[in-house]
Amino acid sequence: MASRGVNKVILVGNLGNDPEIHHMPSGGAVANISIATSESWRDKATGEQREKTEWHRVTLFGKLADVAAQYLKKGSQVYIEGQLQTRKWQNQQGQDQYTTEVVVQGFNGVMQMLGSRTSNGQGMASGQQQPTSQQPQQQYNEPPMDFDDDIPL
Amino acid sequence: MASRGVNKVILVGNLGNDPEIHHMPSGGAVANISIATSESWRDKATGEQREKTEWHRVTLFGKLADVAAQYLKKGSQVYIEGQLQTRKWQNQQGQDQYTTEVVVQGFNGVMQMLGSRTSNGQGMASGQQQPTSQQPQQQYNEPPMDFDDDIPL
Amino acid sequence: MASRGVNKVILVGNLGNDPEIHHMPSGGAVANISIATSESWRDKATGEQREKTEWHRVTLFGKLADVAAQYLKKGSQVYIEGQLQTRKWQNQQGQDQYTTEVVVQGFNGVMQMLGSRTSNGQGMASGQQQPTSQQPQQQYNEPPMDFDDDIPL
Amino acid sequence: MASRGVNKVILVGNLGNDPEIHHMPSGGAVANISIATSESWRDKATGEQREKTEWHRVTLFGKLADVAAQYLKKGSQVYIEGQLQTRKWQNQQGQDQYTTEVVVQGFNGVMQMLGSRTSNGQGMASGQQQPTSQQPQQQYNEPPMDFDDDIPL
DNA sequence: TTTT
DNA sequence: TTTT
Repeated sequence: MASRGVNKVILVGNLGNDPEIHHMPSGGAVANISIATSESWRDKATGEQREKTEWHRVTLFGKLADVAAQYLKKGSQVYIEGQLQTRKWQNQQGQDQYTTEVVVQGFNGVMQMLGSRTSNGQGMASGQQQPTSQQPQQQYNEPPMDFDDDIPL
Repeated sequence: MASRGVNKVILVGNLGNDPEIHHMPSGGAVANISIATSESWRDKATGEQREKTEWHRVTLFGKLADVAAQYLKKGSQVYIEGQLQTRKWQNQQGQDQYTTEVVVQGFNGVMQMLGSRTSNGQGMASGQQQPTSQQPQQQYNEPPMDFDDDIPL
Repeated sequence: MASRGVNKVILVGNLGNDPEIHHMPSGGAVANISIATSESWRDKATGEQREKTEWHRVTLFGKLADVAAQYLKKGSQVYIEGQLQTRKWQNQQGQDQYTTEVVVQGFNGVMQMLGSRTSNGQGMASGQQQPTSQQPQQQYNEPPMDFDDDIPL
Repeated sequence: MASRGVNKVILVGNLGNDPEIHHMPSGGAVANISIATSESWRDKATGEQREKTEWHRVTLFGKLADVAAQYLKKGSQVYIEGQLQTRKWQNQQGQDQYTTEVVVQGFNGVMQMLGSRTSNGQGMASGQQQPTSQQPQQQYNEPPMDFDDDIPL
């Protein structure tokens, strides 16, 4: 699979609600979560403290959906890495509507539970569902000779 | 200014159209661009090559909007770093609509023109508009003595 | 200030030690922290569980160094956004040595404390030290008319 | 495979030299490239323009190494997504040395050629080497009923 | 709707 | 040297 371009979203925030779990016809799980990020600043005109919260729809597929279902709940803090996806659908008046979500799926999708030193707490990357034949890290341990010599570090 | 959470989008893609430039009442420029990212893969059922393109609305403010207006055009390849923002608005039927955009603004916003070694070609980070008092890189150039000695790595 | 290229590091991990605080001649604070990230997998040859930890040197400057000094300690979980920087120095034998660090500084530098629901817990972006004149979010709230019409979403 | 923490590097820059290709005992390819990122600013003391270039060692494995060998050359502009890895080795005097590299490998590794609309130009994510059973994008295309209804956004 |  |  090839791709042209980069489409990446990174979020760290807290869930506004428990995850909603669905299942696709194939049986695969889908988890919808809503994540808040916020910024606060002092309004220079009025001098008062202000805050703005942004809510993000995040949809997880596959094993990550299962992990979300099992371990995440309202208030959980998570790290999310996914991609933007805008879906077109029609409301009950038959009008086109667009919804943009952060899709966490397949390779490149990551969900890490933060903080909660409870339960198993372990993060997981969705691309890592078939670890069978993959060594996660380089075994190329020879001295970096020619590389070191050539390059003006 | 403090923030709780991380809200970051990174895109690399090509503009579908020339930028649209607006001006706020204050006079500041606003540039809207539409960026395509795509993925292609071989459909395992039919065996044929498929491609899916995602379009991203990106809104740039301030100096970056000016740069976009001046240097970007349909087809330009850009690197974008911004944040997700969902705006609520009402259509002509008075119904609520939501639009999610990637906002590139203020600190943390980055726009880099890619490829084109033409024109000035240089990228720009929006947080770098007031360079007056900022030294971009560490001046802490003393020998890293205790840090290096204490820590094996 | 302009830049050509992108140099960005994102880390989420735990501190291996309390921060080390230094001060530059100018009086500005510098904080050195060491952050662990790890991956675990099942070795397909032996079938046993393995784990590998990577240690990252992170150097924070300015206000973020103060925040690190005050709130971070051994074991703290943090989100870091900075840039790679390789420094050349000479060991006591007069030989060149190179050390690569993640520098969190100025615009683009971010440090967010995670989990710890203790103390003030609030994250902070270093680019946000002079909030005086900056409004963090878009005020451009007019209906997205022409933008919506033109673009095949 | 599980991981605790996030270890991510994103680079956009140009190669300082042609890739160096090696082969592991297993036969797998390894490509070393050196990527420059730079920043320029006006020195507020002297008023003159200054520039600083940072060189990054990047090591690609597997199919991405082959792609690098085939398509990248001195001057090529690339987008890289990998992870930090510090290797310990010994110089000819038997002293420990440490080298930090950006490793692009396995899941999470991405290399995208930029600009050059020549050759096949297409980027590739290393996690996508075994596309056999993976559909890259969501097939969950049913109307987003309950999710959309429940959540105001 | 979260969190501080 | 962290964390699980």
